[in-house]
Amino acid sequence: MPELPEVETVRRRLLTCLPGLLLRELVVNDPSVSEQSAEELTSLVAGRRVTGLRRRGKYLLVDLGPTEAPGAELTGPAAGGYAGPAVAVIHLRMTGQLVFRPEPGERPARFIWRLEPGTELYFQDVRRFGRLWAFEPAAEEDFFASRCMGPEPFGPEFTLEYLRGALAGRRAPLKAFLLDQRRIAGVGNIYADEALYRARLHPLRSAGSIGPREALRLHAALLETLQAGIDHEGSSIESFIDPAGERGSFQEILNVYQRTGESCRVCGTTVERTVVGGRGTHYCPRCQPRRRGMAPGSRRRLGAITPPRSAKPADWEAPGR
DNA sequence: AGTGGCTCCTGGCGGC
DNA sequence: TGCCGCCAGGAGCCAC
Repeated sequence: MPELPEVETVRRRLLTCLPGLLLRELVVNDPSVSEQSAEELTSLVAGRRVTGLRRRGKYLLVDLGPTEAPGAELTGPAAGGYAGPAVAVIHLRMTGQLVFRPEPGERPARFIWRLEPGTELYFQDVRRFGRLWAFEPAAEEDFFASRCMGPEPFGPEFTLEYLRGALAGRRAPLKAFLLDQRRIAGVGNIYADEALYRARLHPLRSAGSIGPREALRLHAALLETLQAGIDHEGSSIESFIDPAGERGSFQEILNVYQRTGESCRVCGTTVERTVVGGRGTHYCPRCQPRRRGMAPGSRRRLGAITPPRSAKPADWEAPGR
């Protein structure tokens, strides 16, 4: 499941090969990949050069320069319409993969970018949830405003004060709170479970019940977990591979996600699974008790989220890394 | 307004 | 062995 670390991994990998290339042609094999028509998408991306790659939450943004018309190649909608810079936005959702320079015989792509000189970017997506948009740069703000995106976890707005304010008064379970992109952008099922484990907070605790010290733990745990995901180049659990076909390694150091029935790396208690907001949710019932102040080590000093030395998970890193 | 539930979609897996 | 039905989940939509 591509979440913030996976999309960031894709962005970094594409950053090594896409900028400077001319997007010669857009091939839309599956029109349901976009609410826009193939003609409209083409008019906004074809004949433009990739100038940059950005990420907003789980969205990947590809900056494109103004239309370049090599000879008479540029015909159709792109010829008479808007010719300024543009932005293409891709959301991988569940199974989306961007593959640069696909191998011969690569499975069908929902869309293909044919690039100069002679390279291709494939968008493969088994479950077909992924989406593509393209618009003028001026429309970008509206695009994200209409989605009420919360702050970037690594941005200046995601402060402890912001988190405390966002948690306050909410009755929704913590897990549902973390998955809500309007509160924090980029957190998905894997990293929500892992961050709650690190913060020693039960996923069913109501968001509004979180105290100041617990909010501090959650804030640190979110940043540490997402950073660890980026450092490990994502989690390759279902189908995630980066554009070069490489798998991430975060799945190898998961503490609770999809470890139902296995032993907690800290206390040895069996990891349990429940459903919160329709999503599979994994937690250690001892390290993440439903009652406040019951977790092992919860009386430790503020911000001390390191587990007992005797059972240190492989990926447990010092706060503030 | 906030919250929960449904929907989309298809490969994989368990059960019979 | 083969078939059927369920499950996974990000985000948009809808109902309460």
